[in-house]
Amino acid sequence: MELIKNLNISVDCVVFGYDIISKSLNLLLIHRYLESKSTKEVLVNDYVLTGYHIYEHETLDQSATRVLEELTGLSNTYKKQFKAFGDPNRLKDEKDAPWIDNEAFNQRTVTIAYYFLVKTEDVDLNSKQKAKWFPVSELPKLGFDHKKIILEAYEDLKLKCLTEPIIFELLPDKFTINEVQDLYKSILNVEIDNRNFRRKLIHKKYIIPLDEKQVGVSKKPAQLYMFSKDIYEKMHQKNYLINI
Amino acid sequence: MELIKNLNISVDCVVFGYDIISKSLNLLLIHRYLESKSTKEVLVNDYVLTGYHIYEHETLDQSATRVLEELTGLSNTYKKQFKAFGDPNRLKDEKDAPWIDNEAFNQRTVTIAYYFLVKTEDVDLNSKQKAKWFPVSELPKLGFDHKKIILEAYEDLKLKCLTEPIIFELLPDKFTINEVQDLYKSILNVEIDNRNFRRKLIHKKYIIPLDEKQVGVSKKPAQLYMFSKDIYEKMHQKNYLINI
DNA sequence: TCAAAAGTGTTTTAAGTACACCCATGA
DNA sequence: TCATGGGTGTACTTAAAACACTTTTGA
Repeated sequence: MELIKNLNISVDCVVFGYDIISKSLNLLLIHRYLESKSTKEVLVNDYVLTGYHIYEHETLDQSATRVLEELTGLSNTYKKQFKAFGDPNRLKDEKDAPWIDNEAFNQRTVTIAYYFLVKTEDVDLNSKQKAKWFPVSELPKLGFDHKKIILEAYEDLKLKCLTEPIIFELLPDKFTINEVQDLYKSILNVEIDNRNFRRKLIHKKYIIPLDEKQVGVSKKPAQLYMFSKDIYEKMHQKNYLINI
Repeated sequence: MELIKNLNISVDCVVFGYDIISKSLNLLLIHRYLESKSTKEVLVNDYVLTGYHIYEHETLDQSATRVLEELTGLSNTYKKQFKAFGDPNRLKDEKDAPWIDNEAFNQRTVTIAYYFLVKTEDVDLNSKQKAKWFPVSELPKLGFDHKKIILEAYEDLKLKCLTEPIIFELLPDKFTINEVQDLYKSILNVEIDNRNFRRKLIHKKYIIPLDEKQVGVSKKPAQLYMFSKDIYEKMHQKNYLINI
């Protein structure tokens, strides 16, 4: 298949990962660096989302999946198309001008933004010198309109994780109850009562206790659980609770 | 400003309205008709969403607003960009071929889909011969991928109306409690207990009883209420209830 | 006076919230 | 044996669900 780019349309990927050690919700960003050939002056030095133009034969989902896979090697991760960004000036900020000049961008590009939830442990960045994880609370300087895109993705994630069990996409297959709680805390920035949270979660049929405990911890090892998507989908029924 | 169309990108508008008499949630659709010049055979005879290519100087929101205004004369209505549709074959169905040939469409068009909530009473269709309201439960034959777009818009609306007070966008400024209930029933296709619903709604501070009752009804006239967006926004606080 | 829709209360049940101490483990 | 994080139970409060009859009005 011939690869014909569509220069008017791109996908951008907001990649969320969770560092279970530092209890930090992180974003995978790409370093963008450009210096003047003549003076060696630094023209651009910031970070951007990973993204690319769509190909003519691809669906939008396929484009996004391809872009993610090129960066992380991962397929079959949770992804959500959450918004299109098409301000005619979105690539025309002063800070982006040297970059645009250098890359010969089409300046009217509408981007379809996706966010992905990946298990950090599955991502190997050794071969990707330019890619780096940043806590969502400590973002670096960002190119284009990518700060806006990230913030909207994050807002969508906050809402979504309240009503769908997507949080388990960010955790290892085997996790402890406290790890789930810490992750909710990291995403939502709220305090959660441990006893009430445990009770609630443990009573869910799709949270399954394993015959295993943590290993290699220096304190009392915690019970491990897994999430069963099968059971969730069988059990779960929409409720039509009007909550305005 | 010169109007330069971008042939790769369009907006499509799913316009929801509510007929308070027939208690029907409706969609505004455009008749699409084409017959062969030689044989007079009917080549295309179905309905589509209103939509158009974006202009180079416009934001996506502006494009959608413009398209809606051209059809209905309305601005300042509730709108939500809910999804982009970009399947490379979305305009290539057999049923659409004569139309595409006739209009010289670019066949790789990604469309950014919006839905709008309008007060049916505000829309005057007399000047728009081709536009017609259809109950969401009795949709006609639809062109392109517009059925898919409509169904996804409707799903999004169902979810959204559970957590945000957007239902009032579909009602007159002055409404009765039972009208709100009937509208929820029409959207969600569920039965709602009248006593519980009334109590719940009347206790909201942003649902304000007026010193007015229905006029021109042949039975006991009901109390009229209004929705105060101001009070809603002041009172409302996000809850972080995890409900998975 | 009748037909039709408006309007009203109470009990039960489920779920969220608040709160403080003991336990098991590895170092 | 101690420091650390894991794990537990109860009382209270809030809100949803279930359920049937009376009232008001215009015709």
